[in-house]
Amino acid sequence: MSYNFKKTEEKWQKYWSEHHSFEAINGGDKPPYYILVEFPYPSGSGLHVGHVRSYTAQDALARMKRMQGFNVLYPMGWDAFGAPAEQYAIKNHIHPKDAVKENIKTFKKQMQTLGFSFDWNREFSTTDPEYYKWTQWQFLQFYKHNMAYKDSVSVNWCPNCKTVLSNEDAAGGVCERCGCEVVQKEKEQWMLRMGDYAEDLLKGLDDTNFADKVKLGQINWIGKSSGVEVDINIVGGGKFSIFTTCIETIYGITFFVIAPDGKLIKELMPRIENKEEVMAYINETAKKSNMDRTELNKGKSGCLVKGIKAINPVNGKEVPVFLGDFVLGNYGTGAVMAVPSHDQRDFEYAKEHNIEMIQVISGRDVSEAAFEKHDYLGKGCKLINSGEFDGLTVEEAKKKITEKLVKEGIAREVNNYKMRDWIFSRQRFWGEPIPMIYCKKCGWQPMKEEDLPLVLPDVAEYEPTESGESPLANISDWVNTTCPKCGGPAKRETDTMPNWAGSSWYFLRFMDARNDKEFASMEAMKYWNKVDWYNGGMEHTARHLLYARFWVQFLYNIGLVPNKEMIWTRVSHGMVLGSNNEKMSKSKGNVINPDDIVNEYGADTLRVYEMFMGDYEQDAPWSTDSLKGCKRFIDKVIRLYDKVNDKEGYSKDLESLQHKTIKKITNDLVTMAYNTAVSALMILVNAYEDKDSVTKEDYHLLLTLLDPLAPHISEELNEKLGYKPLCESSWPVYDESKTVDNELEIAVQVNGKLRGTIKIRKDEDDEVVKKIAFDVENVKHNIEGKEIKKVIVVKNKIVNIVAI
RNA sequence: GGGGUCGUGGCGGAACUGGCAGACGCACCAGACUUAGAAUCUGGCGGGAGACCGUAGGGGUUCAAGUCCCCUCGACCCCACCA
Repeated sequence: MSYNFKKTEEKWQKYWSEHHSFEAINGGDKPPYYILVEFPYPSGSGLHVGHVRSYTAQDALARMKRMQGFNVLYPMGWDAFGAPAEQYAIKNHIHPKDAVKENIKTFKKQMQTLGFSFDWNREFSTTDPEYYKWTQWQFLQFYKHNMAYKDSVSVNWCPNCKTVLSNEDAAGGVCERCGCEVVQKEKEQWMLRMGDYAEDLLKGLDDTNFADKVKLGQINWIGKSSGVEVDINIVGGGKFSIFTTCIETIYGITFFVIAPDGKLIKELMPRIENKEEVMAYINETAKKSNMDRTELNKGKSGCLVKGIKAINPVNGKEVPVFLGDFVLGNYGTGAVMAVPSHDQRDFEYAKEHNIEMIQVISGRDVSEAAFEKHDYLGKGCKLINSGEFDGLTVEEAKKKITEKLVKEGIAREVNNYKMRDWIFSRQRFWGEPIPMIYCKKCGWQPMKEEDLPLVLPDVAEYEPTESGESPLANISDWVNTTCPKCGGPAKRETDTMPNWAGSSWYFLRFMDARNDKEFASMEAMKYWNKVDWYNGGMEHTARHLLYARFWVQFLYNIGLVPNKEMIWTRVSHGMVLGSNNEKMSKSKGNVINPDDIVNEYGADTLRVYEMFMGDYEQDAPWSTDSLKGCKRFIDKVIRLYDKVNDKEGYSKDLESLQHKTIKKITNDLVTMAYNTAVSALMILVNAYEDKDSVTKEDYHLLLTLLDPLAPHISEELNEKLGYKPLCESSWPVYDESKTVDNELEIAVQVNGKLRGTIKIRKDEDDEVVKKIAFDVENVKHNIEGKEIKKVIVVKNKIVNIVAI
């Protein structure tokens, strides 16, 4: 049988498109099933073989689910705002939307040649005004519910380029573009009160089916820690607060450390005797704020704050106060109690600055530098040098000391979270404009909802401003407007939203993508209910997922979505690495372009190979040799066509294997075991090949099972057999009783070592099995002269004879 | 410093709630068909001559450990002075 894969693949892609085979309709009798893959950022370099891996995996699931009778939604769109498109546009003096348009075209064409069963009817880009209208509208809801506010935040600033830099662009404290030193600069930014949702975001995880590692990622990012906030009096009046998770060590305080970038030090300034020294240290910290402080001066830098002494509330001891950049101004209270005997960083700091240490937990020699924080926990260590609390265990002391301080009214039990409010402003052109207007008279005013979308201006020239405002600030036609409240002259916000904004709710839009009255109707969202299956990269399981969940929870709280969690299962896939086992990159010259592979080997081969290459959740290196093996497999399937005979029904001797294979693939496609699904198909094909001929139905079954992975060739051969298209057919059902052989071969061990195998009937009586086992020559030989202690028979599995 | 993932042939990887380690594929070797090659087919393929030894290394639990427990080593990723 001859076969032109190019023509065939095009033929079926055309068929699916013309027959609307994969377009989901909201409603109907079939149960809904929503499969989502992260929509890509359409970069200029085109689709990556990594995209192909996850899209194929979810495509296989989608195709099987459709055949199983589900109403499957498998949509695709574009996350197209962001810096790369903006950079490209500045350089080439074109509008980023034009660059994005081109890239989307390329991506879409590539996806179509791979035969993914996306519902193209619901396609959109986050950069479409029809879409970002609703992103802006939702921002207004945040604002109206007091969830958005402006605050001063320090940003990475390059004095040379006069631009705000992301943490990535400012890596190592050096501007990526010009190489000059990055400084910190205070800037007013829009913030979303995500911190308020910390506890809800933790609790909400119970209503999801995320993989454990994904849940852990979320939990770690939220970073809850429970402790005590204590008021500390300053000698001569005044006070400040500290936060600690180890209140039991409070008698060991020998100094306090406050953050150089916090508010407290500014308040204390008038009373400080060594102002110059302190100021110098503050400035130094500001400079290196984003550098890797750890490497330079691990936890040791700082200076004494002269003129300020603080009082330990439990024993009245007066101790010095230091400034140290290991304390962060924006976490906890920006001040800590230092107990060098029981905290690594405090210890190092104390050693550097010659500060006294007091041991307050027994069982540790503090002069040894090698101790670990929390090492004493749960080991029965007792408190010492702690007044009335001496002799208590750590656990008891934690409770008792907290109780006492709370009773005295100088302490509170509090939870702290690493997760902060979301900095929502970007000083960039290519993002959703924030729909706020500043009026000198009325202050910040939200735009009227009916005036949305606020579209980006249609210009092709824009450079960042001197002061680091967004390029939008230069476009005066756009900036100058009128106040929605008083009608007087006013200016638009020129900051835009972060890339994370549009991707925080796109999965809702897919449920009702063409709605021009609402972002999605409640009816549509209730119909699809939740994303059943969300696949993406491990790198997005912390931030993107958290932002999306926060966004949804907010919408839920104001009654706009039906569930507090709109994503049920989240799974992640491994990367496709270059053949040298390193991340693919142009500079390393190890990039594989999917187009080349499709042209030379066909889409089906690429699909099968990417599913076969390894554990889906693990990274896997590219191997063109292995790819060729998959091509051979497909050729074998094609050659089998010539072996089809004209007998009716299935071949009896294939029955058991066929049922096993159906079971294996049906399960593997929902447990992400795509590689073993392929190997099961290979085994089935090998079995067919070993026979002189197979029946039409045998062959049809094989093609049906292969269809999710290699749909073009499967459809083609299936059509030649005279069946209706597979995309309109049903998934086969296996009979459990036929997946187990009636006669099996099991192992016989003597003292745990394999000594032979025996053939038995399924579920054979234990005594009979024993008898057969003892009859094996090698077994006899190995138990000769020994006493039989015990014989273990595990049904249908193994016999183990214990003999001494 | 914290967290995560993981370590199985020459390679990618299989092995369900502990039960014949190395499925399936690649590479390689030998043979068949060919003037020759490609393609295809047949056989072999962890180590060792062997008893046996083998899942990073060392202990442990068990009739039985790649799988469970403890320790050590190593790789990769994420967050990182989080009090």
